[in-house]
Amino acid sequence: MSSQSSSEKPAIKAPRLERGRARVAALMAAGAGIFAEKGYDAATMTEVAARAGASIGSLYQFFPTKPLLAQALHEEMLEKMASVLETVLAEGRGKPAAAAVQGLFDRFGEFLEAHPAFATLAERRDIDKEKKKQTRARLRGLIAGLLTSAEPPLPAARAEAAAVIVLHLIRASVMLKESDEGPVREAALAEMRRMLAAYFA
Amino acid sequence: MSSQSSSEKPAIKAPRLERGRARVAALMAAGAGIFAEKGYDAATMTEVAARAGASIGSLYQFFPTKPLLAQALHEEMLEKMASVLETVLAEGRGKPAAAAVQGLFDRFGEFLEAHPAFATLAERRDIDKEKKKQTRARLRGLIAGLLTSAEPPLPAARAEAAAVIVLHLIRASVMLKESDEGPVREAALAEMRRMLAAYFA
DNA sequence: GAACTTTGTGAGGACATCCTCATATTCTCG
DNA sequence: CGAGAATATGAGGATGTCCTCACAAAGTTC
Repeated sequence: MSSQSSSEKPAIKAPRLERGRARVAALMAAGAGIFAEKGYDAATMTEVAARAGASIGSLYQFFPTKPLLAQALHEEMLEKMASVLETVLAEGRGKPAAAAVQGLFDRFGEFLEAHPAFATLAERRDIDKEKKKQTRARLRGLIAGLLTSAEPPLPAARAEAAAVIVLHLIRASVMLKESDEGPVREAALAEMRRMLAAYFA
Repeated sequence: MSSQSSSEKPAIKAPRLERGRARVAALMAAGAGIFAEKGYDAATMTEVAARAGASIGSLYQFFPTKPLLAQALHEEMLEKMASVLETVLAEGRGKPAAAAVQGLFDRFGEFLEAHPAFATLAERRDIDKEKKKQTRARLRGLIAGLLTSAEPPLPAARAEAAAVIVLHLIRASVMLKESDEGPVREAALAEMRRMLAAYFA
């Protein structure tokens, strides 16, 4: 009843040998680097393979398609992000809201610095729109949870909305760091803390 | 003394006849639409020409290059943005800070809704980095001016930093509107107003 | 060590897009 | 009107990128 006559959908293939795992790791690292530097479209599979010290055929052995490479990287980063969030949530429970949110900013900032391709990969236009919405919603929910379990707790009705804003502010703070205008950056980050303090009081 | 022997840099050519002006207008409208819908890379010159009801050769007659088409659109939008800003600054002088900023949000929001390609064109990776920084700096300066001339005036030292944040919040509010998650959107916008009110008090 | 599986290689096919160019049409102006 | 300028056209050249494929090498298992 299910023998798709000829058109198997291409999917990434997990390596089975040690050598293969090393290759895949190198390929993903190279991909992350090049996507971050040039953006999705300008990145070429040839360059990814070259940076990984592999041949183009070897790259396609494990990632049969450019979108699939991007997807694999994106999913890997989403997992790491989830684990970062778990940590923050655990740390923040019961602390004052401003401190909890500051923790969010710090950890999230570290994460995005360690994964400079994340923004590029998350904004790709060919991602399933529904999945994107779900991811955003889950993130929102987790942060809302942090805000309602802080001290003093935010009313549940406002928590989700506040979470949305916190997320955007995190994004803003990362963009600030990337825009390397030193003096402005520091002042703006300080002002942002001031704003959050005023808001949570 | 200045007869660059053969390599004239390609530049956009202004139309001289009425027919030409109409063409250019149609081409730019089509370009803006397609860039907005598909992003810079996925947009094709052929499709732009088709949507404008022109031949591909006609498009290249006025815009000898894809980057030049994007640049022309970007500059046109920057000018409109500048004029919008002038209006807001004039209106806001002397008003309470929160109201002035709300005006900024509204007008800017309208502008970005009317020019959905703006974000795409402004984020292009091949834009002169220095020019980008200058544009941002001028924008910051203008908004800082609005904040220091409001009532009560923000101290000049904080105004620039606050302007940076206001800009990011505007960006956030536009992204919210685009993400069409109705209920969340309204709540988040309300929460954002609350945050601004707290901040400016 | 023989059969089999996994991994490696790089030339080149298929295709899409940017842009050119020779030529035709429309418009301006004396 | 007639000469010259401005605009219009679309086939196709040049280029670059994704991906395939036939075959070779390394590793595993019995």
